[in-house]
Amino acid sequence: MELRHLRCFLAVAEELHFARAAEKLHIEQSPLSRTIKELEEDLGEQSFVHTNLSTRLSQAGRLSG
Amino acid sequence: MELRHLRCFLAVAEELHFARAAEKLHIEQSPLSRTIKELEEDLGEQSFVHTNLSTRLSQAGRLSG
DNA sequence: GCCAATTACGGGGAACGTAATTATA
DNA sequence: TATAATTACGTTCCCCGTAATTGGC
Repeated sequence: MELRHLRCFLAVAEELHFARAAEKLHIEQSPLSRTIKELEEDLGEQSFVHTNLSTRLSQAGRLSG
Repeated sequence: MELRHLRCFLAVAEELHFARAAEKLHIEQSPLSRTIKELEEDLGEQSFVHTNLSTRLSQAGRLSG
């Protein structure tokens, strides 16, 4: 795991939105998505990232949509 | 600051010897020295790295020599 | 229909290896 | 005198940009 991964995770966790998180990080959505996946794979499939982040993203999407 | 820097710092702090630290890290002495310098510059000249590490290295050298 | 995930391709820079020299304790 | 710092050069690899497509709610 690298600090890079944690920075990306924090951004997504704060924004609950990949596009905004990427903007905040001054990178594009594609590398951000890749980085989050790297972190997930690094921590394992049933990781905090996957369970928390994706579910919260789903909820956010449901609430906003 | 990156985790890379901290890993190098820990190795040198544990070994108190650049050659052994580099071996432990599976890198060469030159990049290790550069990395430590980067960390010092990142934290500032009067940093923990400089004051502690180098003085302890000096002591270790004095004691062993 | 948004939003995220994925894919493919390329470029740029960071980090390292190697070798050799210099400084220093 | 051993050890660390520095320099120079080349190379590899990582990360990102871009663009386009696919998948999922």
